[in-house]
Amino acid sequence: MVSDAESAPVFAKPVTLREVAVSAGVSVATASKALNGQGRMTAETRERIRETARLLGFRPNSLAQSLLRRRSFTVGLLTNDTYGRFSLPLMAGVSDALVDNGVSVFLCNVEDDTRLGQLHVEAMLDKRVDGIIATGKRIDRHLPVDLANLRVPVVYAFTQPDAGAVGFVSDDADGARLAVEHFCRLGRRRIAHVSGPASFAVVNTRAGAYRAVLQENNLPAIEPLLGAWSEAWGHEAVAKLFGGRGERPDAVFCGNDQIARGVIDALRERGIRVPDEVGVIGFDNWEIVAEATRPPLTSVDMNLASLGREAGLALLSLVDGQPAAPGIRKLPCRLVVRQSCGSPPE
Amino acid sequence: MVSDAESAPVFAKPVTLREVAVSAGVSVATASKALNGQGRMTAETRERIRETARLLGFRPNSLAQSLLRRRSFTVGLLTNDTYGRFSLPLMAGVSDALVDNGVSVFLCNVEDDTRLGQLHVEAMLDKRVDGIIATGKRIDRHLPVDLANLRVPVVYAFTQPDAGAVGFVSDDADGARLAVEHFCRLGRRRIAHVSGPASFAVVNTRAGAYRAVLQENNLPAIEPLLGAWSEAWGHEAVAKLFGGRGERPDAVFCGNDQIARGVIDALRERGIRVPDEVGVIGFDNWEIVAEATRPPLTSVDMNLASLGREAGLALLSLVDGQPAAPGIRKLPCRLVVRQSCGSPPE
DNA sequence: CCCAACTGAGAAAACCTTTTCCCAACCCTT
DNA sequence: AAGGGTTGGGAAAAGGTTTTCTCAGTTGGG
Repeated sequence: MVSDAESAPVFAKPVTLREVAVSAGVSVATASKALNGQGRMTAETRERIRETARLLGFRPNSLAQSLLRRRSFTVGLLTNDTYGRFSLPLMAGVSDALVDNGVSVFLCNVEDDTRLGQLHVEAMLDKRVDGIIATGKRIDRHLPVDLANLRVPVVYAFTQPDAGAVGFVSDDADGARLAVEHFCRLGRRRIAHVSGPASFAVVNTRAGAYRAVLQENNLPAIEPLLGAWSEAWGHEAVAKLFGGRGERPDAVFCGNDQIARGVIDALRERGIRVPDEVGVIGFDNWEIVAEATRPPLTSVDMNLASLGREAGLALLSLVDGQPAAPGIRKLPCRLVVRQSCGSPPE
Repeated sequence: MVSDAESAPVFAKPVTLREVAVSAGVSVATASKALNGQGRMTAETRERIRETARLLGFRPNSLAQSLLRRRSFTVGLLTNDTYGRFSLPLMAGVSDALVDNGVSVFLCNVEDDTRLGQLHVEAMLDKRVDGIIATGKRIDRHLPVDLANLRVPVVYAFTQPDAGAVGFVSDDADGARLAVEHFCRLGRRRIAHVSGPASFAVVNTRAGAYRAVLQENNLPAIEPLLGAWSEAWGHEAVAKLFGGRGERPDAVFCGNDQIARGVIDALRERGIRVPDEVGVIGFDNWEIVAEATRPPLTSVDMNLASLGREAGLALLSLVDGQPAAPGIRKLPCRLVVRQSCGSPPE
């Protein structure tokens, strides 16, 4: 006869430490100590308890442990760009660093909604997260949430930290340098720069480094072309750079990969060969774009995953009570060379 | 004089129910009941306790509540595609549905690593998640983790469910129909289909629906061209379709947006006008691609966010003990019309 | 005036684990 | 044989909340 209970899935009740203790014929205290390698008892007793626990499939209830230890091995990841391409590798890095330490991550997407943000933060605090990592879609903007004076440590990654806090961002000047210096080494002499809107801090940072490298190498200064982060702007910029009668660039350093793609497509449409006549380097190393351009795009990678990892580890040591000097730490970029920038001259 | 304590941030201790009770001059029991609207007491007492709690900034400790209620208001989101473009809107939907119900989400990226997957699942179970949502990058593959016979309910979204489980996927046949029927309505007569590898179930599903619609409309059958999910394959396919001396298609339905972009670019390079001479429709509605094609790409959207939302709500009702019929539920797609498919004939 | 019913609130158990303190038994020394 | 140290293990508190049970006092009806 089949019982009614079978019609709905019935979920097994977890086995508790008490049950292990009873089954092994000891007290819960002893059982706890046996499993945690604490206290004193005969090796035989300890082993018997462990075996019993194994047999019963005992797993300690983290909730109870956390309640007692005042440490939940849980952190919150707050972002207003959960589904953008910057946050993703960054979140992967954070997650990696934490998971290796037995810490789980609450993902909270707050969009640009202050109310939603506060809601999430309070929910996380109620759930006794050990700390919070804040990430965003822009290095030069604050999240729409006030994270100062929380009762847990906060680390910022790829977003503007509050005063006195710890933050990690990419070193955009370094990234731009990497690209422009690479062009110099390849013997390019007229290097242009096409980037996004001037309202982005990174646009100015990168443009500054671009100018500096040109000067250091005694190359002609070309005023950076600032526009949008789009392919369309890449097309437009090529029209400006290559449409006139003036001397043409032999290299274009682009503010992101989409602009770079637009530039490459526009150059091809004008019959200008990449990389033979003009080299192109992008920024972000967004693989799906960089590998689809013809030829595949050399691009600056911001190492967002390691940035996330660093942030995760920093938070962990903060949680452990290690003080950390406040301030923004810049992490270096990396140039991923593909085929759009040409080979060194023989 | 500045105390040493100021050098390191010291985090305020949360206030407990006991403190509220003492402060209001009642027992913890009464305080609890006052705040939860339970029990019986004078309106005056209740109000006084509430006011005290508000003043003290009392927030109940979720850990303690969860321990008692055997319900943590926490679920795990398991994915092997955390950082791919399918999971993202899906996760947003899941998250939305759950957050509205006060449930937090543990994000777990298991890649294709069975060991890592089991580790994550056990960690979540230890943390007493109320349920688990499994999502992946392919509708026709299982996650590398065994989620059958867990002690919590599991719902699958955009990944193959285990036997007897509840799963949600997009209705790819519906999506393909939407696209091909749209072409038919626009008066296109020779509709080609360029898609990904035959090893993907969706490729066959969509190709099947494509053939069916052609037949229903008495249009000539053209054997689908199966290749890769890339722009390059789109170029190649155009060479095959438009390179010979045979009759040329006047519409191409593509298996994803990248192929579609390749097709559109290749057509332009051949001087074939889109949408005047050939209409193109993509699949996935990956906005960043769809909006960068020239002209912007009409594409089938799988409504992944609502798929995620449905999955979240289904899990919630499962957690509440409402039984759900096992099986795969297919959710309809939606055609997002841009400019690559042309207007209806006058 | 007595009993029943109701009212407002508290005591205590429960959830599960960890840790401190304590105790009984044993061994050794003098 | 008495005193002290050691050994193996248990009792109980703690962590913060919810819920059931209990109870003293008050009100109402007969």
